Amino acid sequence: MKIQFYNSLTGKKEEFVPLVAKEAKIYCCGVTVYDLCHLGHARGAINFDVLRAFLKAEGYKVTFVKNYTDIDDKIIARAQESGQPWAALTEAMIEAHDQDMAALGVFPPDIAPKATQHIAEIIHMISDLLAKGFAYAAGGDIFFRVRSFLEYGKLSGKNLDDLISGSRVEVNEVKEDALDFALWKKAKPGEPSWQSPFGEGRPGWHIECSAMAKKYLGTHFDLHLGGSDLIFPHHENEIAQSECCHQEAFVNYWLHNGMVKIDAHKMSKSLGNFFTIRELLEKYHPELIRYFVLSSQYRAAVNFSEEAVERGLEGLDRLYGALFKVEGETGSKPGRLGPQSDVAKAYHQRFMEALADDLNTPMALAVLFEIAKDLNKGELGAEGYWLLHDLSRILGLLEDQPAHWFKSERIKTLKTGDLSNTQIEELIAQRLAARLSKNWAQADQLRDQLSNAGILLIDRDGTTQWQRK
RNA sequence: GGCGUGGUAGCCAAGCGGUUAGGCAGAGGUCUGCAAAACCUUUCAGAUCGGUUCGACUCCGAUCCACGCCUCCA
Repeated sequence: MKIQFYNSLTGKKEEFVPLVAKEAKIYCCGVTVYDLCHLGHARGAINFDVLRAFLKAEGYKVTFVKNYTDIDDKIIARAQESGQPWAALTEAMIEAHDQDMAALGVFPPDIAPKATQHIAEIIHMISDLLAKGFAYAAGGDIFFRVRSFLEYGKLSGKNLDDLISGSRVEVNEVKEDALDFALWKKAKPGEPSWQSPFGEGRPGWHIECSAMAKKYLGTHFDLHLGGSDLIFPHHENEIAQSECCHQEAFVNYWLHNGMVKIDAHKMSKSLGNFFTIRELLEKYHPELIRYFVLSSQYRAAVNFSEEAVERGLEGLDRLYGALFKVEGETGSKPGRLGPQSDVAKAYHQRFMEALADDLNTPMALAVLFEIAKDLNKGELGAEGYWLLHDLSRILGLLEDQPAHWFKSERIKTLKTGDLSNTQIEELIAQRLAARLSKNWAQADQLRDQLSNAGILLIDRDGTTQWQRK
């Protein structure tokens, strides 16, 4: 299958041709661990989780590296504000990150390197850049000489002179050029620092990703992922450092996910308009968040609202309902069959082609809904069940048991007098007795009582099943 | 100011130079003691103005609007 990605480097959708056939080496920019992750981080993680699962399903050997940037100005500042050691802060945030991602069903990276554990590699790379004349020492810091890299700006489409005239670049007396950025920062009193040939200090932002990517993926690899807000300066600077250091192309395909917005404005920590992943998980089943994220194509900007997430419930219920119709309350699965019929094979093909087209998850979801409809109509049997089941899992959806799904609180609401399962079963038994004596008024009263507590009753084939609304 | 992305029905969101995207919501129907699910039918599009074309939501140009990056950011 021809796989295409929109490559930020060329601004075009291009066929994906890996450096080694059927292998994909991927570096994904992780987070700077000074705070909890928010929905924006989740969006990138979920989309790229699907990318990875898709490539694996297509038979690729995938190496997926996602780093933690665990040393930088914000970490130091936050640690000082909160009066805790910086390493305690980063450890706690890494732990929280891993928990949040696991809760969202994001598969852990193959390698999750930390900047502070790669100081030697970073120092080595800076030394190399100094030796080659792409970097210089000034005032105890080491800077990258941006104008020494003639292709600087090729990823972000920026023109050096425009950047300067924008005049938002940092003023720094010691730099040769206002655009130059720090590779190494001289230690200040009380700040974390490491020994180096250039003196006591710590790495600047950007260099850690170049150094860690090189260590785990080599000097030239296939895919580099991250949020679109990292294009400039972070990824532009990574390219400059790596390509100057190695004198070869760094990354073939740059993929950037679009931003999550709230009320038309970017969700960001600096604006303070963010929802953390754990806040959202307190209210929503993780698959609702995944569904919300995958309902739009990864490059588009997407507007977040609670209503938007909650709208996904009907859709997920519909997909789960199709599986439930086959499994029933007992969860008995049909014999496993791959797609055999032409119809099933065509669905499978269309689903994979959707993802192969720059990860078109909305189209992939549309295919799932069509499968669900055929399944509901009885036009696809066991093979349809497994088709829906298996394809959904590439998206990280329908991972729950359908019977359990419908009984779980997919959206936690503040209903007073929540009922336990035992209480629910008891009221249903009372209603059954009322129904048997055709006391419809009492039966309906009990239905209303349960309904007010968020419980929906389903009378089917002489039995009553229930689910949470 | 520079660079970039996008404007699709009540809402969300795709493909496509001519043939139903999909989901939610709405309307009608089948089924059901009631209800739910499911199924069937159905209403509602392509910011504006030009151009190319036998034909444009789809290509080209202009305009307007929104957002992103140009400072830390996923």
